[in-house]
Amino acid sequence: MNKQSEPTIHDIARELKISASTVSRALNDNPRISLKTKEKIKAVADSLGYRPNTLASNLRNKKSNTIGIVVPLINRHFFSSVISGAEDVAFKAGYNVVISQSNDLAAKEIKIVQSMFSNRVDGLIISIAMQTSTFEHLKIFKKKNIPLVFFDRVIPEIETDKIVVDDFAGGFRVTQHLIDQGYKRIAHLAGLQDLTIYSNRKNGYIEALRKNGIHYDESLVIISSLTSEEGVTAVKQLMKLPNPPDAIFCGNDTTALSAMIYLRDMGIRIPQDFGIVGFSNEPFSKVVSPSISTIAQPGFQMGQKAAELIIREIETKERNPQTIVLPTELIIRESSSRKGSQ
Amino acid sequence: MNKQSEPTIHDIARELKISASTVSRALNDNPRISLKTKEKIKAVADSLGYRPNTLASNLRNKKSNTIGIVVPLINRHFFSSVISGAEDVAFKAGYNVVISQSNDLAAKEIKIVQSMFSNRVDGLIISIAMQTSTFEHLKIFKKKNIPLVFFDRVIPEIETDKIVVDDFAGGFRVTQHLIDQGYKRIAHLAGLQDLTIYSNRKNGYIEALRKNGIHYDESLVIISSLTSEEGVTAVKQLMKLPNPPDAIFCGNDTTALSAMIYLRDMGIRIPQDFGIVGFSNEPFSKVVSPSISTIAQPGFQMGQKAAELIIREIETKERNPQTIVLPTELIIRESSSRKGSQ
DNA sequence: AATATAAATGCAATCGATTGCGCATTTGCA
DNA sequence: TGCAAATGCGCAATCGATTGCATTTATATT
Repeated sequence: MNKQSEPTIHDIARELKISASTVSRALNDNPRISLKTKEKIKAVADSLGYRPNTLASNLRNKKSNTIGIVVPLINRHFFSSVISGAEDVAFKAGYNVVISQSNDLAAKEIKIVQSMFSNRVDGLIISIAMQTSTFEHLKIFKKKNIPLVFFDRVIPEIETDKIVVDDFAGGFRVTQHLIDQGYKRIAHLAGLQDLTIYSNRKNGYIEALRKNGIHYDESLVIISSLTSEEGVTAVKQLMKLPNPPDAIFCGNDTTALSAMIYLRDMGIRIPQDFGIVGFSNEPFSKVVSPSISTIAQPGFQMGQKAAELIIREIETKERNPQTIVLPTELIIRESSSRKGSQ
Repeated sequence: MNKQSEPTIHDIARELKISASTVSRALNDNPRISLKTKEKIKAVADSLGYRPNTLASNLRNKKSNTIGIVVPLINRHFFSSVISGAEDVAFKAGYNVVISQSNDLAAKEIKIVQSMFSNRVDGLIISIAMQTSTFEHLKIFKKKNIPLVFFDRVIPEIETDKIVVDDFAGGFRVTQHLIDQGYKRIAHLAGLQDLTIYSNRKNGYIEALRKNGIHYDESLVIISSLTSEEGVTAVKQLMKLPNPPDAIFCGNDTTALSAMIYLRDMGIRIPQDFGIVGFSNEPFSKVVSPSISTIAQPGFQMGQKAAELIIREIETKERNPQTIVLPTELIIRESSSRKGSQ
C-alpha cells in the first residue's frame, strides 16, 4: 500500500495523450510550450495531486539543491543560531538544509562528511570537531570542486572560504575595557591553543596589555577546555597566587559564570572588588546577576553569510577562497562596570 | 570543470570488463557474487575513489533515507534539543535529517512541508507553527501513508503519532508545590489556550487548586503569548488587584524571569514574600539568581523518541498512531523554596 | 496555392544504481 | 562419465524528470 502510486509526469501525459517531455516543459514554464497546453497540463497536474519528484530531478540535473551543515553539537546556542541563519537564507534561495552533529568526534565527522558527499550536497558548511586532526575527508570537497565553507573553528590546512569572528579584536577589546575600568592585574582563562579562536583571543589579550604598557605575566594565564568545573579550578589556582588578579577575561561565558559564582561565594564583590568578562554572549549571561559582560558573536549572521557565500559559489561556479571576519561587539554589563555609567 | 566525472559503477565495470550489475551487487555484499570478484571490485572502487550516488539509489529504491524535521525556530533551546536528539538516533540508523523552521508562519510551514514531500522524505517530525490553523498540507502525509510524528504542539485534527510532555501533570505539580510551600494566592500566567500544551498546564493548575480546596479565582489567570514584556504587564496587572497573589505559576521561564525581575525591583523578596515557578527549564533558569524553579521538558529525549518511532514505522510499515506522554520533572530551585530543605 | 518560416510537440537517450530473469559455467553425486 | 543442481554473472528494464534533436503543425510570405 505504500507509495505505490505517486503520480508522475507520465501519468499526466497519458491522461492528455501527449508526451512526458511536453508535460515536463509545461510545468517548468518553458516558452516552447503554448499557453493553452500549459494550462491544460497544470489543471490535470492539480487534479491528480501531482508533486514533482525532486529525487529524479536532482539525479538528472546532478544537483541536489541541498546544503550540508555539520556542527559539533546542534543543541548549543551558538551553533543553533548559525544553523538558523543558514536555513533562513537557504530556504529563500530554494535550498534544503541537512544537518548533522559530530559530537566533537573525528570519527563521526568523517562518516558524516562522506555521507553528505554521497548525498551529493551542493555545498558544505562546517565547524570542525575539536578532535579532528586529519582533513582528508574534507579535501574531497576541495578536489571535486564542491563549495566548502568553514566557520568558527577553521583550519589553515585547507584553502577555502572561512567565516570567523574577530577573536583577536574581541580579546583586545575585553582587556582594554577591563584596563579602562581600573583593574590592575588581569588574568585570562584561555581555551586550548590549537584552536585558532582561542589563541586569537589570547593574543588579543596580550596585545592589549602590551599597548598599555602592562607586563604580561604568564602565571595569570590558565589554559583549559573551559568547562564550568575548570573555571572554578582555574580561579582557585589564580587566587592562591602570591599576587592574585583583580579581574579575569574568561574564554567563554560558562567559565565566567562559574568563576563569578565561586568568587561571590568567597565573599568577593563583583564588580567592585573583581571584574569579570566572558565571551560569546550566551543567553544566560544577560540574565544572571550580576549580568556578565561579554563579547557578542553574531551566530545568526554567520549562518546567513555562510549560506550566501556558498550559494553564490554553487550558482556561479566561481571559486576564490576568502576569509570573512565578522566584527565582534563588546557588551558591557554589570560584572565589569565599576566606573559610574552603565 | 564541475562534477564532470564522478566515477560510477559503470566505470568500475568497464575497468574490470564485467557488468555494472555485478559491481552493484558486489558493493552491496550480495551473496550471489563470489568473494574473489567482490574483492577485485572493491579494490578498483577504492582506487577510483568511488562514492555511491545516493540520489540514484534513492530514486530507484523509492526511499530517501531522509527524515524531515520542522520546528518553529531552530534557534530555541527546546527545539534544538529535540533536533539534536532526533539527529542522534537518525544518524545511527542511517538516516539523514533535513531541517526547516517555520518561524511560526503558516505560509512558510506549508511551503516547507510540500517541499519535504517533494523531496520524498521517508517521514516527517513536526511541531506546528502557532499560526497554523489548516492542516491540508499535513494530511497529504497521512493520505500517502508517510509516517508523521507531531511533537510538542500537536493537533487533534489529525490522527497520527504524537509525542508530548505531561503538561497537565506539570501544571498540577507546580501548583501543588507552591501550595506546599505555603503560598496562599497563586496566580497563573497562561499561554494562548488554543494550544493544547498551554491549556493542559492551566487545567493542571486548576485541578491542583480544586484538590486542595482552594477557590479558583479567574482574575488570577492572565492569558498572553508569554513574551518577556507580557510577563511584566501581567504581573503589574496582578499586583494591582485588591487582593494580589503571593505566587505565580508562569507558563514559561521567560515570563518567570521577567516577572521575577520586575518584582525584585519593586522590593518584593523572592521567595520569602513571593514564589515563582516557570516552565521548560530553559538553561538560564538555573543560573539566574534567585534560580528559578521550573518543569524540565526532556527535549533531547523527545527527539530521540520521535526518531525511533518514525524509523520503526518507516521500516515496518506498521501504523498504529499512538500518543506518547513523556513525564515532566519538577525542578525545585530558589525562586519557590521558602520552607527550609532544598 | 506553394513554399518558407516559425511554433508546438514528440522521440529517445540520459542521470546512476538496482534487480528479475536467464544464460553459462562449475560443482556434486551416482 | 553424465546429468542435475548450484553458483556466478550479464541483459535490459526501471525509478521520474530532463533535454538535444527531430518531426509535425500552424502561420506567414510571395
